Amino acid sequence: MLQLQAIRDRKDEIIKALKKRNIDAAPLVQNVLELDEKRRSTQTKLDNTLAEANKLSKEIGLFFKAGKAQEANVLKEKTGTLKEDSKRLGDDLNTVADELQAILYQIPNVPHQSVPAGNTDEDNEEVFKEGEIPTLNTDALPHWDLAKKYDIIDFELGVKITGAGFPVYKGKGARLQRALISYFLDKNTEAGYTEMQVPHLVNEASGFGTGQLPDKEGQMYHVGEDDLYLIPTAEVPVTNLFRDEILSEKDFPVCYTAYTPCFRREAGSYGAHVRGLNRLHQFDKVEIVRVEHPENSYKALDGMVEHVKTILRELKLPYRILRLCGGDLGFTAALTYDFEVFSTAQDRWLEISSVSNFETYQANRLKLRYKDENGKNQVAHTLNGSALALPRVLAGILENYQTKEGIQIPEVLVPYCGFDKID
RNA sequence: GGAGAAAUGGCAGAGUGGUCGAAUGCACUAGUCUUGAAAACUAGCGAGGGUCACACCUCCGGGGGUUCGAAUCCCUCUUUCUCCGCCA
Repeated sequence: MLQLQAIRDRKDEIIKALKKRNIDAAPLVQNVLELDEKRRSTQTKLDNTLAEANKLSKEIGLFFKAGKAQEANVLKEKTGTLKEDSKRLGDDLNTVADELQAILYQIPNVPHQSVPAGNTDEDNEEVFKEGEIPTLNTDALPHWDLAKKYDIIDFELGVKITGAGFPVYKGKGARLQRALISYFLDKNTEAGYTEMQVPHLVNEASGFGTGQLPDKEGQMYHVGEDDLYLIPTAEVPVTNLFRDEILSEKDFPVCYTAYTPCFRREAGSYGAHVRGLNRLHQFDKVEIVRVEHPENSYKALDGMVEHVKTILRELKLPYRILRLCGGDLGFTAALTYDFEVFSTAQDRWLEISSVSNFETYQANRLKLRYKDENGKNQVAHTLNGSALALPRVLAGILENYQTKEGIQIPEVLVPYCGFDKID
């Protein structure tokens, strides 16, 4: 969530920037400022009441010690109203603080100045494009047909044991998945990211920390018995490693990578575009996460983008990079670059990575801070990106690398697969 | 799952009703000394709110209660440890 201090200091600027998301934040911001004012005045009243009560208590103690029970009892009677007052003020304070919190949760992150205005993915700005789009035979197949033809992914079997959106990878398909995971992790660790293995279920506090809760509750699978959530991305457990932490400046940059399966309910998704691997309830992803000094976070973001580029180059997949417009930008992000691979057989772009800077938005919720050169605690910046999400990379490989003789394996993956062709 | 013990600052660890946000040690930061480092010495050193700055307020696992007053007493939840059971 946004920092209260920032809203106080830069109210108009924030309202203006949020217009790029096509929302009029003015009423919410106004509400925040009023509640903040109320909160502080209530707090002051409560503090004064408590201060007086503390003072009286000390005096009473001294009287008792001196054996002056009479005087002590006189003072005791005075504490009654103070107690009532502080109880009432405490309740008021909680109510106001909760209201304030609830409204702060409703305000999305302020878009970076480079974010283009716009409503839908049509308005995203293409900033880079690379790679040759292969010319395929006229009988080229989309990946779901290829998966069947070569018996490497079984969607029906997944339906049988779990449900739609839970594919079963078989034989060389399974091996290719494992190869991709290893390859991505190797690339990321070579680039300086430390590999982590983290839990695939998280508690409620973690969901709040990275912003999945409270607004995207319906998108996560929830285990009611234990009140845990299946992670929708490794971003959640990895970023939450730093919840309630105070780093020192020399800890930067923090660079982590983790492979996890990701679970998403995808409530409300349907249609032709969700066929095959395009949209799943469970999929694999290798994530990169960084915690940065505010001054370096955009440089870090550029570095992450460059890093993802090198992977796609090695895989020789045609891709483009989009700068997301305000309307398409995630709730918690300040700036996001989406990577899309062109699927020739489907004749469309598939999103395979999303790299974002959250600035202080997540860190503020997480209470992720660092000590600056003056010894003051400051909120850090968090970033993350996919490097990469497997299913659509797999789709891209299957579709773009298909030949009459079978599916070629990209050269860099051959050592990881142990074969160079699926036929 | 059963029985018992525990939860205090970055870590270790005192503190069982009042002057305790909390002794002490370690770690850390700055300074003195040193060619430099170490050692020694000196000082500082939790977080949040509030204030121009002070004052002041809150926090001793979470929540609730008793009391004029709670780290300390009571209830409850969570977690950790030990023993037993089960087990990849």
